[in-house]
Amino acid sequence: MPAKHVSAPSTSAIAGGGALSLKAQLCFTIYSTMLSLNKVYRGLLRGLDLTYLQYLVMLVLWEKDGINVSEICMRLALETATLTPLLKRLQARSLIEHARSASDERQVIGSLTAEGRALHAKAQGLPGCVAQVMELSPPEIAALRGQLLTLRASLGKNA
Amino acid sequence: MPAKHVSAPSTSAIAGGGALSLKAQLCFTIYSTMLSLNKVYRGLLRGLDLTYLQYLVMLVLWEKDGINVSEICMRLALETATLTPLLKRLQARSLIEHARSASDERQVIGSLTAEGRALHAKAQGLPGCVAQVMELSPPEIAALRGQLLTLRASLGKNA
DNA sequence: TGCAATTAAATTGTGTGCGATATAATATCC
DNA sequence: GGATATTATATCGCACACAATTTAATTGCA
Repeated sequence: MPAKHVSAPSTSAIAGGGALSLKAQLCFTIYSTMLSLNKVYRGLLRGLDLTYLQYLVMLVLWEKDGINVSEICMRLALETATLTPLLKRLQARSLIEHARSASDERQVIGSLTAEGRALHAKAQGLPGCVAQVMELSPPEIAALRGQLLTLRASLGKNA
Repeated sequence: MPAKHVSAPSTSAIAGGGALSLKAQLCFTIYSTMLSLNKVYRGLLRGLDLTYLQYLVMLVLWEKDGINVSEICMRLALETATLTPLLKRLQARSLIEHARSASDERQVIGSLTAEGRALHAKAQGLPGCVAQVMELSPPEIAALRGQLLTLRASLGKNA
């Protein structure tokens, strides 16, 4: 809890506009753009009652149904510690099923329920809405995506 | 918990390569690039014992000390619900102080301790390390940053 | 065959992120 | 000057994100 009282805030800066300036950093731009994007998706996904990450998992399963947890993790570059509870929530909502593989009991296969497949139709308009909000032309989107993929590859080498 | 067993995973796709394809989406590229970036920072910040967000807050205070919680929130585009617990952690580590303003008792002023200011010196090399890992030239960084700022502005209008 | 090494998920603990709500101090209006 | 509105921060609950650890099943090798 705040305890002391301050009478005259110093408002002094150690670093004026050096390399350690917040605004100058690409990292913060990526970070805050991602948070903005998440907010936009939050609004657009309210109707589907999905979070952004839940939507990504559904995207993965709509593309390829009946894959194990590791493959979902690999496709999204996330840990099982993140996805296991999320998959349970999706299962609780009857969008997916979650069952041990018969051929390898270690593996857990995620597969869509009819309800989960039905949600795909409702999501059809979403990419269009996002593109509209982004106000970028397809070439601009492709260019930006390309640069970020290159960056991500470099970052991945030193993660 | 997984209960049933499945014998033959369907491995069928509803959506092949349409707009709802994961890989095609800019949003996922931004999202996963940000996660990669966070991982790189996690490694680089281990020595300072700061998380990425804690580092951002320190950046803000190094630039302008003695500002209230609202201004920190505004500069980072985050909610007080996110920053209040974080500021308490930084205070517990004696990097900042947290005190009610005398002129307006509603406001809580965050200000650096000597230890917090000292940490600035240790962080000097960080932007250089990040730039090296990114493997991008300064013009490339500037271009990417510019495009993301434009995108963020568009997203902000519909957040 | 038998057991150590590997692999696949789940669990635990810490730290974000934010919507909704609560609380307290200041500002405003009559 | 006192009720009301506004502002600043804190709290609560839920959902990520991941390091570290645990559990269980399979593989591989003597």
